[in-house]
Amino acid sequence: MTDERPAPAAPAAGLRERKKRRTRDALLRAALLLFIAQGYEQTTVDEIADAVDVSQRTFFRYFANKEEAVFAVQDLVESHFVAELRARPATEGPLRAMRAAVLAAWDTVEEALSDVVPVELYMRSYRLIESTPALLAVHLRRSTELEERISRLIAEREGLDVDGDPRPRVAVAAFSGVMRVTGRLWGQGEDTSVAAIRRMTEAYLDQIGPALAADWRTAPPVART
Amino acid sequence: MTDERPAPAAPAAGLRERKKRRTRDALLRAALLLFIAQGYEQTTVDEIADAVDVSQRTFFRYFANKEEAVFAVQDLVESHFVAELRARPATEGPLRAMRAAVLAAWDTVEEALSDVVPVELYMRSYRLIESTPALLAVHLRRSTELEERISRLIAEREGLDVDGDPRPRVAVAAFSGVMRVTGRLWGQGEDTSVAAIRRMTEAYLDQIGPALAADWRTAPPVART
DNA sequence: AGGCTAGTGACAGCGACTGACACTTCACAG
DNA sequence: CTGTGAAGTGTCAGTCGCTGTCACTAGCCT
Repeated sequence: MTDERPAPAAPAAGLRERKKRRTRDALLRAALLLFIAQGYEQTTVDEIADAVDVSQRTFFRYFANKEEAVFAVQDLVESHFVAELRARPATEGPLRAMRAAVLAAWDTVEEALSDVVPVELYMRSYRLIESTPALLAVHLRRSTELEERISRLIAEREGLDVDGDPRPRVAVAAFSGVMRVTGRLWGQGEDTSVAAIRRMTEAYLDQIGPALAADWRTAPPVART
Repeated sequence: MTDERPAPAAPAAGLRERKKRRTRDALLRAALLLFIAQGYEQTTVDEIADAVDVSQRTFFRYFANKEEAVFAVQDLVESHFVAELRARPATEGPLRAMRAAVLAAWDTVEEALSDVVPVELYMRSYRLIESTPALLAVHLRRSTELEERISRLIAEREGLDVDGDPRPRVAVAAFSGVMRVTGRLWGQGEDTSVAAIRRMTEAYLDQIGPALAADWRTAPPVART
């Protein structure tokens, strides 16, 4: 989806190219900062364009809509996760591989998007998404697209056909469901650090087994928050 | 969330009330029919209002936005599911109860919304949701709200605290994830019947266990679609 | 140097939504 | 019954996201 980018740190191309990239980056940063400062809905596209000193029309030439500006960074992080998942050894089972990939991804987000925006800004925009209904809705839809991508990847790892065997999609669905809960709770919590979300992710993933047991009364609960 | 409705089949109140209900129902039906006939985005609020012979402003007095018209029926179905879940005996474990509730809900949707719209219309609108990105996004957000509601219900059944024990949310998340996949695949499939989605639901839910096993190579795959 | 074209600004227009206000019509007390 | 208040509606004007069009400027390439 974003794989045709020349290179993460593109070596200077023509002057035109560089100029384009600069306006795009400027728009992106301005948008995120404004959204975070005054809220997504409270920020008009005109404001963003004015902040960068371009016309509104130009904003829409770079981003199909207001949302797209928000999810540009999210895109990077997701690709980063997929890359980590691809890197997992084939010996790991599906759940194990996904779990390892998310955790590894959190450990290395910083470098993954250092060129574009500081992690701090990403974490803030992630919280913005979680707390803005319109953005959350889009985020969830995009997540299902990511899920499909992951399902195919998992199926491939296991040498299966996604359409012939329900297990890849089911496993990914269950996994993603848990990730969702994690994201939501992190968004509501106090600790906005990467460490916090990593910790919560780990804790919740570990509960999949116990949670699906037929009877909870025999298994031990685990404190958290 | 929709629990303060006077009664499913409200006995005639004042004339004003009845008139109100009639315009609302008319708007709802007109909206759904138009959406299905020509697509959600291709239908303007003006068209809907004109079809019922009221002003655009009036439409927005009944529905906060265009989307809301689509999800009014969905609301009924979801409440229906929750009711079925409430009715499950406390002896059933969480997963077992949720599974039984969905299936029972599908078996009785027809009566559940017969007063408002024919099931056929609901199934069509559900497909519309699945195939319209903007609607799907909202649907998913609403689903997470439903999930939270269910999580609390499950926690209550088991005598647990949702915030103290992750298992209710994790179990519901996994369950819902699978339901999502089912809905999506049904939406893409040929068979648009209630029976079809019920059948798929059952089949996919049965795959949760096998899908979460560490190693899939030992377990048997199951053909489908 | 000079033509080509990508990137932009200015402008006009549509559709979703909102606020304000005036008007009609039901509800209900007297 | 009737007068009065409030509920429900229409009209109008305005904001904002987003799109099409067109003319213009400035890198690009020969």
